[in-house]
Amino acid sequence: MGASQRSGAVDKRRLILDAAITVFARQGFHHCRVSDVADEAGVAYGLVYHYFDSKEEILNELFLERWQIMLDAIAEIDRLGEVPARDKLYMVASFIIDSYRHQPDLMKVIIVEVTRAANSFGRIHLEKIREAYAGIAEIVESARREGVFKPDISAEFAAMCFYGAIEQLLSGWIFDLLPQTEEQYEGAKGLVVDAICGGLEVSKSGAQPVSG
Amino acid sequence: MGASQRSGAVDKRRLILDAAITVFARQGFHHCRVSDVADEAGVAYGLVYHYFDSKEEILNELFLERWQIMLDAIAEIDRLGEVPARDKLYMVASFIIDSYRHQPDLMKVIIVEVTRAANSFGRIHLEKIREAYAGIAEIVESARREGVFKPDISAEFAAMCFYGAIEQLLSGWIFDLLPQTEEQYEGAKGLVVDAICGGLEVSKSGAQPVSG
DNA sequence: CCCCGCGTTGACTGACGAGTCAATCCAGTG
DNA sequence: CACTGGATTGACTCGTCAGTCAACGCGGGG
Repeated sequence: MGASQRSGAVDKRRLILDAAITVFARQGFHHCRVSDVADEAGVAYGLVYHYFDSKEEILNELFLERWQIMLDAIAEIDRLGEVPARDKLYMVASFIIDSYRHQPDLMKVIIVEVTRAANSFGRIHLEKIREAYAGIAEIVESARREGVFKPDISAEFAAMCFYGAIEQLLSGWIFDLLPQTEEQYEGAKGLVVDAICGGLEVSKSGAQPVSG
Repeated sequence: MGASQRSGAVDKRRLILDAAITVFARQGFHHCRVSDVADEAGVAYGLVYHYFDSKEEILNELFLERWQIMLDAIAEIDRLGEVPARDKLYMVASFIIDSYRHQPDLMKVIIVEVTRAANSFGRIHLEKIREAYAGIAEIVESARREGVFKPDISAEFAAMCFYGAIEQLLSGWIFDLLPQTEEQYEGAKGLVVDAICGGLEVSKSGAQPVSG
């Protein structure tokens, strides 16, 4: 794939994937037909099966493609030295929120059809999803070691709360429960981190001693 | 419905609803047949359509039934005077977590198939879901007025973070990403509240003046 | 010029499953 | 006992798609 198409020709595979994003986001994975995707892509029905084995494989591809980018981003943020945990978490929040801002349909599909679909489909990707939590937990964990974050809240637990809060925000936007403006997006980044870190950081009055 | 069955006879409608919980939780709403529900209930296929208009109506009923109980619980907690916001939020967290503890399958169905299913189905219930956020926001808002919670984080925003964190926990249990023991459930109640409130309450050192 | 083979087409099939319905059961009623 | 009407049954219908496949287009290579 990739360079296999004739010069000048559009990458039909990509075209189909993009069409799928639109259609899945609009109608939902279960409530759309493969022909809807083909139509949206302006491509014959059969061609979809030339590039993909099944309808699910398309969703699969969309998820893995995007999720990997996020995992890489988190890993890179993890790797930064010197930077305070709060700032790292801000970067993670920014990345996710910006992902939604730039590709709302894709993020909607990933969240609604994969991340939150415990049955059948989501199961396959649990490992990938777990990786994301682990990456975030990593950030929290090092902050705990440094005594910046409370020791009695486990890193995994904190990571779930943090990610959960962000995903809930995205859901709020997806469901039109929250206003969607550039300011909202920008503001949300700081607010989630404030809300969560304020609860994770040891209180400003009496700093906890670094044990060991 | 209710008292319409013959004396001594089981309430088949209830039987079907309970069977649906089991089947929807196990196979997912989209990946099960109505006959699966009928079989699980030990009832003829057609009887399902005697009590319900469609497969979706069953899910509908399950959601509304349970969600209303939660809304009532939140409303009642709202109404409590004297009690600090932190304690009220603890009560909300307790209620939701206990709901999962006692009826994991039902909560799984509600979360996976309704709450998080933005397309088609969930849309119908947005208003109900929004009510829950509003109830929680109410608690946060009064705490803000009293100067206990930071004024720069809006109540709606805080409510979403709080609810999001809890739902993520349930997801963690549903997906088997988090250990499920009585201690975990109990501990989680305090930890979510700690994590979130710590970030919402003004810092212990210099209390913020009540403006206005 | 003719073939090879990938890319492309879209009509078709086959399965599946939601919802229907005519028939049966049975408790109560007069 | 005859009759009524809700509860119950499960075989059947009928639309809907996911996935198949035979054929066609066309660029390139010999």
